Amino acid sequence: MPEGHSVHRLARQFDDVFGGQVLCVSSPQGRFAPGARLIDGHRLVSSHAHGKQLFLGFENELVLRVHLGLYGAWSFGGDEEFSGASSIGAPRKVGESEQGPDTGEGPYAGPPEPVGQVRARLVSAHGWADVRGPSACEVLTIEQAALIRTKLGPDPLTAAAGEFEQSKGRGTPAGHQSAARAARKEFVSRLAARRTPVGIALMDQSLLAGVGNIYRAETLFRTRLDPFKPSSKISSRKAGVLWDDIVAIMADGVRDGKIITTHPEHRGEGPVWPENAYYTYQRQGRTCRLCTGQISMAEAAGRKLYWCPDCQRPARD
DNA sequence: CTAGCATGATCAC
DNA sequence: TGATCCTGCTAGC
Repeated sequence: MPEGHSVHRLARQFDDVFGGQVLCVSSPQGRFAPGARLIDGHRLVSSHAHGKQLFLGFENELVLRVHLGLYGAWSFGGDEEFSGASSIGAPRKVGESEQGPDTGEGPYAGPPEPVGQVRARLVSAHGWADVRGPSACEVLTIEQAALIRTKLGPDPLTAAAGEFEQSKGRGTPAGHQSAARAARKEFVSRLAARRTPVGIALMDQSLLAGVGNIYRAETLFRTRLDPFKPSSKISSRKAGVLWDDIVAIMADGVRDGKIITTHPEHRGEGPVWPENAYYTYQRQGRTCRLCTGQISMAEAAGRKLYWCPDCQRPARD
């Protein structure tokens, strides 16, 4: 599934293309038909990402919550009013990123016939959005949506989202800075309270929201942390460094629309994307970009974990 | 053609 | 820990 950076781009995309507009909402597949009826014909008034979840607020005080899970993806299309990336979701092959816009042939004549299992379709005067394969797609009250968000940890992209809010004339710089500081502090404090390995902790959305398998592997390498080190044994200084690194690489992800974590001086021959994008993710058995050792891979809590045993030594910190 | 896999998460035992 | 949700691409018959 897309990690947090993709969902933040999605939130921005919805705001840009559908914000303030009345939407026709349907469920071509049928499974979302009851929910679609609740918001069909209502105006989209807010679009927000928290971790990997997207919250679309409608004028009738209902909220559409979408979590793409492992397979979900959104696709967009429409007339020239539609700009930017038009397919955001689960990659189908290694290194896949967002697809170009579907502008169709000739004048825009409405959305195409649904392809595959389209759970929900949103349509405005200028374009459409389809979501397929989400693990969650439901309509909630504002209170229900807020309750779900209280169960999520701080989102490293809160600060980056703040820049976006400012560009839209909302919020204040000081407010965002203090919110970003609070998020950092909360992460450091929550991490110290856990005995689970840091490599497991980073995947827990109640600790911090938005990090997935790629960002986990990459930030642990960049900060030279042993994935198996108990979270509570990491110093608060180091935990802060870890948070700052996550913020940096995820903000880059929002900017670029893909995950690139390598520094230029550590890249080999060939294009940056995708073969030079990562330090450890899916590089098991290959030579580390920084030392002469090999990248390792192990299954941990049902997910594949990648790391360099030499660069991320247990005794390093 | 089919089995296997994927940047998730929840539920049951 | 393992099954399950659920979609589509890919490697391998």
